[in-house]
Amino acid sequence: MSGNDQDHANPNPDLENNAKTEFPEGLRVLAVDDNVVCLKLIVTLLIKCRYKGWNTNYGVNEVEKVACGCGLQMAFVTATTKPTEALEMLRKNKESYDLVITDVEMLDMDGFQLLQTIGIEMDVPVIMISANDDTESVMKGVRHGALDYLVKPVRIEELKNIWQHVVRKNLLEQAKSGTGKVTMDQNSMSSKRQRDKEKEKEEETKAQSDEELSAPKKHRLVWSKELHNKFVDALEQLGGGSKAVPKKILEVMNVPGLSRENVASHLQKFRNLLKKDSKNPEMNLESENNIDPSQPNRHISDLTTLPTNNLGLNNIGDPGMAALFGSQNQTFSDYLANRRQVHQNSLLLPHVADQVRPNVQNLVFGNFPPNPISTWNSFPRPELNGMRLHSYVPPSFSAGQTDPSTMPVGLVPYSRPPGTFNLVQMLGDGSTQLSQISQPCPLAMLGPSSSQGQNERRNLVNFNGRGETGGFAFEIRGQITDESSRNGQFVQNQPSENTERERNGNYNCSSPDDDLSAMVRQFSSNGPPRL
DNA sequence: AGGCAAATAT
DNA sequence: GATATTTGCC
Repeated sequence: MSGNDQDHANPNPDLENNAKTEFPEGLRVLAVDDNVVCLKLIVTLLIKCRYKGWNTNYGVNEVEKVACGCGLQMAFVTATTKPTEALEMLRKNKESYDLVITDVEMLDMDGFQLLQTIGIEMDVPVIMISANDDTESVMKGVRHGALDYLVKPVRIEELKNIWQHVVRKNLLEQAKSGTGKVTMDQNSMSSKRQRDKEKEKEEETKAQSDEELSAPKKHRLVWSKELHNKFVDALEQLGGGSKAVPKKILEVMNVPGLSRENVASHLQKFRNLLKKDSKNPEMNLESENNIDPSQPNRHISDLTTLPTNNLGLNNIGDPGMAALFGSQNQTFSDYLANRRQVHQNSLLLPHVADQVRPNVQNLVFGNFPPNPISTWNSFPRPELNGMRLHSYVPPSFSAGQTDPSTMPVGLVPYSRPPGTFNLVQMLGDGSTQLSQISQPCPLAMLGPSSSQGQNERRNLVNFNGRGETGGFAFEIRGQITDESSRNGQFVQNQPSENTERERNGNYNCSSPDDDLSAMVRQFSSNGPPRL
């Protein structure tokens, strides 16, 4: 992205002056997203970047207004919720925008078409914001004229650099029209920028320690099968009751990178699920077999980042307890045993495998078939039919791991055999008002799935009609680096040192409007912009 | 912390 | 629009 112009030696007007020359009005961005929060984030980050000319009166209300498609213009960040609107705006005001930022999720078939129109025909720089694993969309976007893409959650460093695309474009234009001088200026700008890189970094660090306003959002943790298994194992180990509290569970799970909050959240969901389930214990079996086999799996690209483990491979829908229990006459211990058996036979990560404790169940079910496949494959796995796993697996990424039949699987307590062990009680805290839980049992929601839209990239089982699991997801997403995955670590946040800080007072794009307004104020008085 | 529930993200 | 996950609050 930075290209080669940094090699042009040119002692020159400093970055700021150039910036002023180039962007007297600041960077004019047209953001395309249906998510107001994202727009706020962009705005905030841009403020944080101190792009020149930021209109400090352009508060969040305005952003929202714009985001809703009501008001437009008058700001350096204009938002629209639809690519069509964006195109329209661009056509009306060709010269009004320096670049367009769009969420790839906004780009359906038509969206890409529009992208092409904007990026290529209209020659407006387009930058996509994409989920980290959305390789296909990114490539598609690039093929349709996008210059670059930012990975969610967008980092300030990236936003800081987007202006280069504008400069580059101008460079080309000026070169064409034979305007040499500005070209040199621009070159120097980039050059200077390169040299300032380190300096900026310092500033950045400093700024972060100041406010942490632009700390990127955390990646969402997806509870993989293994992770969930470990979770349940931990519950068992703790014997439920008052001991099964997030902190303890976390301890027992012993998963690097996992936070207490993560566990607490999962525990909450788990409990809710059990409660829900205990309310309609019967409606599981039937729905179990209604999983739509045509729904592709998602996040396949993550497979490539999980070379030695199967964390990313657990994209298969859990048959649920119903499928395993069959007659639903077994006990919870049976469930546990079954679950453990499957668990045991999974291709666990070394460190995960280490977690598997020998215990009574292990002894009882000690002689597992050597091949895990036979263990669970005998259960109905309708969701494995078809190509749930193939749609998004570039051949080169498959690495022989796309065969669903080799996917290890564990069991999730979607249901509980009636009249047996009550995990709800076991888990204690029966304080939740059951009456508040009105959502249907996940298993009851199994059904044909057709939604492919924005969930296309998700490697989740479709227990419902929209590409989500009704219960637990089966994959770790986010920043799983080769390194971290190799170590079997679940890296949820930036693998940075400031995890703790991020966890606390960082900017959260869900901040109340006032926060953003405050930020606007703050940054508006924060000295000259650097662009 | 722990447990909820509201807020967000997908 | 339904869920999954994160955040905020008590």
